[in-house]
Amino acid sequence: MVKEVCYKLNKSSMLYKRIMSKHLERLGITYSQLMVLKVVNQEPGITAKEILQQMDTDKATLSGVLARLERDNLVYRVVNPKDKRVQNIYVSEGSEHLCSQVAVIENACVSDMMAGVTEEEVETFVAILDKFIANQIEKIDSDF
Amino acid sequence: MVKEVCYKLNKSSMLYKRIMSKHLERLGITYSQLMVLKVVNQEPGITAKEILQQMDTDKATLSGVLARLERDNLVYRVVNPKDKRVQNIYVSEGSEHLCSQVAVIENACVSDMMAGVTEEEVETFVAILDKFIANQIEKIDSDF
DNA sequence: TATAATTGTTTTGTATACTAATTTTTTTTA
DNA sequence: TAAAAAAAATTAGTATACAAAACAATTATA
Repeated sequence: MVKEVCYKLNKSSMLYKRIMSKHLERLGITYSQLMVLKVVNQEPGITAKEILQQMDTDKATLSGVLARLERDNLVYRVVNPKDKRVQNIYVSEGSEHLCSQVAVIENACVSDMMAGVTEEEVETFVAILDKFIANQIEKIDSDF
Repeated sequence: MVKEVCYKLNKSSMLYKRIMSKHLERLGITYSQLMVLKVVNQEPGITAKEILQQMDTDKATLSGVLARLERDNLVYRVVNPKDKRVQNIYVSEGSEHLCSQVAVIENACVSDMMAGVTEEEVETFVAILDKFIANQIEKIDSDF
């Protein structure tokens, strides 16, 4: 039974992405793109490197997501005059609105998922999940 | 705080895949391929459709995973004479051994992840996670 | 200061995910 | 039984995920 924890973590995570993706479809944005957009919206002028520090993804992956966000006019990039290797990223006109729309959807998804589970149980759950994550990060940092 | 549950589920799930992938690298197999291989090993002669029923993935994705498993000589497929649309899938000579090797790695990963968490806490955790998953599946079945 | 090392980012290549469209067979049905 | 519908898989197209290589600009060092 215990060995199924990881399988179930994967499953729930996958289902969440599926549900959110379905809702986001009509907004013309993907889940990954949204995650990045939110970070940029929070911190205008942020660089790709800074986004990587906040979001645990790969730089190659982020590069692609940013390219598609720019292609779809959701963000724009400006080469930093002080350091031409760097680009400062900003959300485009109108995409701030998208973020607030999505916040509503996200809250609904989370509530649906937690139906029949008490606030206290969720707290317990998160506390254990935090331990799992801490252990996993420790493992990754040590082994590799 | 509560709204971060999904983010954390994603994170832990992602870290698990990363850790397992790192270990599986030297065995020359990916996490997804392994999941499929285990099912085939459990039930020789299984069809793609039956694998889909056991594993919550997409048929197009599975098709690709099976193609790569066959390319790497980990499984082989035989057209079913009774119904030529169907292929029966079997693990190749030697890949049963791979499955048992991996079981050891999986157990180690799970134990590492659960360090400092009691068996009882894990039970509680899984119970809540099961509720989340049930709610999510209900949502998917109703909305789409 | 010319060269080496470093840094921020993109590109390349492989492997999922997932939707939609095809293909090949089999089963229905008119 | 011929045409339509259904079923099992594969293919095509787009978007991640991630390692490794390539690029361009900046900084360090001999």
